Amino acid sequence: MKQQNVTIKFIAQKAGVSFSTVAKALHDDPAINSATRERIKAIAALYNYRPNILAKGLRSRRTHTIGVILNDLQSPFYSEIYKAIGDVLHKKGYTMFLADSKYDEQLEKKNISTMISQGVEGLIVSSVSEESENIELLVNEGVKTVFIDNRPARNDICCVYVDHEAAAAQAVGHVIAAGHRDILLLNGPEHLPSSQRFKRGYIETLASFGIPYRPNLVKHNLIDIKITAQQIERILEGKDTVRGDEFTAIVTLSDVIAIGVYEAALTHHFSIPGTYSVVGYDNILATKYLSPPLTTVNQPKEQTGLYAINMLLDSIEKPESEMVQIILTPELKVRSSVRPLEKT
Amino acid sequence: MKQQNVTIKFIAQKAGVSFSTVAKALHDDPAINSATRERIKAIAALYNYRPNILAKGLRSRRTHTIGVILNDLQSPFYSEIYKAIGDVLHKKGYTMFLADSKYDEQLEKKNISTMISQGVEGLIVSSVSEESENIELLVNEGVKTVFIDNRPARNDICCVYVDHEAAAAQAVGHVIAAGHRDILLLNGPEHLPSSQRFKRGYIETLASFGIPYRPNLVKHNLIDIKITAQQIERILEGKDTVRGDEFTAIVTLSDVIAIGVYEAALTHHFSIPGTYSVVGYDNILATKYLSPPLTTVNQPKEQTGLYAINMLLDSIEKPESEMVQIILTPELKVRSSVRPLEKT
DNA sequence: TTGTAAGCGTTATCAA
DNA sequence: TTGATAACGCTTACAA
Repeated sequence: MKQQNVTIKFIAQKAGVSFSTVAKALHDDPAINSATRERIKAIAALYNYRPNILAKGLRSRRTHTIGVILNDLQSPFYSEIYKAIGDVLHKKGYTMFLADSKYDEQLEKKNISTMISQGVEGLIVSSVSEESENIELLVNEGVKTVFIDNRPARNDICCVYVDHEAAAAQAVGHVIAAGHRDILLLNGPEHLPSSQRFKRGYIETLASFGIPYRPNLVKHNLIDIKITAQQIERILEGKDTVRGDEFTAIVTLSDVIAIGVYEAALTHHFSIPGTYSVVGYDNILATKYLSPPLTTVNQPKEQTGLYAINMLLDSIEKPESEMVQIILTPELKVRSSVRPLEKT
Repeated sequence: MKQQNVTIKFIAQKAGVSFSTVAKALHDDPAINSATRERIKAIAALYNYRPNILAKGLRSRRTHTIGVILNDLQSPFYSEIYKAIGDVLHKKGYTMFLADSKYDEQLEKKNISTMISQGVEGLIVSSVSEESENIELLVNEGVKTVFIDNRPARNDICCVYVDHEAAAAQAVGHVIAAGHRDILLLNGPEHLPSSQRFKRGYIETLASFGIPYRPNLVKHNLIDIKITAQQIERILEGKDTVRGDEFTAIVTLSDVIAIGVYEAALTHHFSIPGTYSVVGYDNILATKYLSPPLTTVNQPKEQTGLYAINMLLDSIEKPESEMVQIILTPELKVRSSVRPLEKT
């Protein structure tokens, strides 16, 4: 156990100089005699001196800390993103706070509040909403923020996101091209911006092929394997507004949801793509090795993370960097979970 | 943009009282008249007052921040663990720093240093080593630490980990029971404690069945899909110390490695379990849905996280809590990636 | 019931 | 070339 904190003051005592001399020496201030400087540095190293970032931050407003607030820490989709973020931060000497908002606006607010309290220099947020008091909060407090995964309604905020409508169009277009016309959409929570955009893409694509939109073919649920499996179960057991024979293909907002369909296939003994064709979204790592390999729409996750963190650090380190909004394009990955339907 | 920080002083000015009165009111100090207290609180709320945790921490030594240092942020194995950790922390009002050591001792050291500088109250570390100067550092600095995934050589440190030798025994035992005798071990980096334990379990289990141990059947690589696929490739192309026909089963330190084998199977057109039987370790989410579903040994990940964080918070919040070392037991999940071998 | 003052470990300005 | 001092925002005696 440590008796006394090794502070600048402590080093000063050991070196027999004033503490401000130590501070300067440690900062390679040219005003300090190089001999004393080296002596002080040696003592600092000996006692394993480590600057107190709290004190530093209090005084200089630089904490070298940034916060990342996401909706599901466990999701492989997000983990690829913050992996990339973490790597850049580490290289640039920053530390990362990570928090989970679980798709909940209140939780998100609390997370933002805590991070501000902690003195973060910037925030990367995959927000629950595109227009909420949380966003106002961020703007009012003057916290540098980059949104990912969606685009805030205000256009004075940086963001980088994938065009979810285009993604839905690719997914839906693909199953329609395979001959499907009755397409179930397993969407995320209704209030989620990405759900809304994805649904819009779904509806528009149906329209463009002259397929009428049937609202009971759209299901909103949390993005979760078990919950998705239960949703399918409800349908198969006739406890839903749609019956199991009213659709032949399933398009999902997320690969995690798609895996939920796989889970249901396992327990309810239906076949993919025999009974239902399935298309995912995100292209998380495992999808390629699923049984059958999942046809999905790729989101450039690493790129998202890199753009976001670089934009954020830019805006922190450069006084007046511009507002940038980056839109990334999704890309269909055809594998084996969609089967061509015989024309009837 | 904010003009002035909303501090206790600022509130005091607005309320026309001294700043220490504000501090007390905000802390529900009974010494303060309830009327003024409410008035002050109202003003604080109005201006969206948010305490500066840096200043707080500097003064009170409580930052309500803990650090989590892991070896691979992206791995679903770890993400299930820190998901659990994050949830508990959030409930108890703590914030989480997260850092990636990438199985590198130097990086680990830097991460520990930074976290200490940041004033974390405790650390959860999946260390690169069980006996390193990093651990000494932790002990010398008096940082409350819980190790996960391995057991430090010193027994004055809390830890919670799964018995990797037992896990290896289950995996190897299972393929031996299926008639395999030539078993390739795809292990993690050689210096990694879990690699060492797993290998020990592998060797001992072979011995207990009277199967001679052949060192060229053990491969050490980073835990990574691509790198694993390349390892397999090297073997299949005759560029390794072992040939492709010298083994019939593959046991791996991690499901991620097992997925690497699946990747190789895809590109090199061999069959699992036809050509090689495969057993994973960890039981990450996706394994159940792979093609074929992966037989693997489960690690209780959520439990690991929960135990670890609860132990840590205990030792932070209670003056003299005991040193605890928790060993969790692995459990074989039989699925379809191992095939019974005809006795010859 | 409220106010004053010192101190946490830095940085930064000014004086010696 | 070095030292004294104030300030960052907060907590906490202690004084009024």
